[in-house]
Amino acid sequence: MPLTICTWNINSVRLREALVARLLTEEAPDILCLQECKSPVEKIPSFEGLGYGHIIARGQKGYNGVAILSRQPLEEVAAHDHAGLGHARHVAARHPSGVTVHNYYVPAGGDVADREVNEKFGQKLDYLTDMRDLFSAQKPERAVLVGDLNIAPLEDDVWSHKQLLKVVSHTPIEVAHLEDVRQAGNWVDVTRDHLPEGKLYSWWSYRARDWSAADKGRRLDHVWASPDLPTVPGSSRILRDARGWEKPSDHAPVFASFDV
DNA sequence: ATGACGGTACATTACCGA
Repeated sequence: MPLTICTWNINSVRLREALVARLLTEEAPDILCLQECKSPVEKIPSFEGLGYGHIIARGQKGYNGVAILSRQPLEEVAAHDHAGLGHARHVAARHPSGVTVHNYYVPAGGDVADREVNEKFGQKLDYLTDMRDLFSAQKPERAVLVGDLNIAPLEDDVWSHKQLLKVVSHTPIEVAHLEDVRQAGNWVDVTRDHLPEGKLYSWWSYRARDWSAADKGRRLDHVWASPDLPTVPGSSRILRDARGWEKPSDHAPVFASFDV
């Protein structure tokens, strides 16, 4: 059975309830992982009427927030507060297929890529170090890790590798920390496994006059899987169209399917 | 090319995002 998972930084789930409904209706993933819900859990809109009656979430007022929506029941298995920030940035749930889904919203890290002058950058690196330690201690099996990891690791994950080398999200130290997380869990970058060639973006700034024409994007949103979980070859895609929907999120949904 | 945008809240400006 194919299990299709989608991850999307929605930038306020209440403001964009209609966009979530459109995605669920048009694309019908089995599981939708949202980040930046910016809502307490009890105020997240219900999508039960569209067939998504199961939700596992962590929320807080105004910032952060992660939710996993599913057509089938979910069992919450973890909600980590890496680096002790007190933020709603992770939740994990098990699907009846036996697949564990980790939904992450990694800290953005502020403006300056130097932890000595920018506390947020240090928190981002510490958050990634704690993720690494978790997956070193517990090697994931039949698991997927998705979310807004706020790092574009590869040269073709940004519009200009050279111009972004010192920009938070693409600095070598962040890329090294993310790679440490990936290696600690033996995670496979499913998107790049399926789409190894060429530029690939999932985020475009609101500030560009014409985001699509400028196309100065970054691949910040990721789908990883443990090596024992077979994927449906070629099933990875980024729904760039959704960045052009009315009142869009600045992130596009990322999809992959698994053979469960 | 640190931005011309856009979200939320102890709101009409401050803070955050990346």
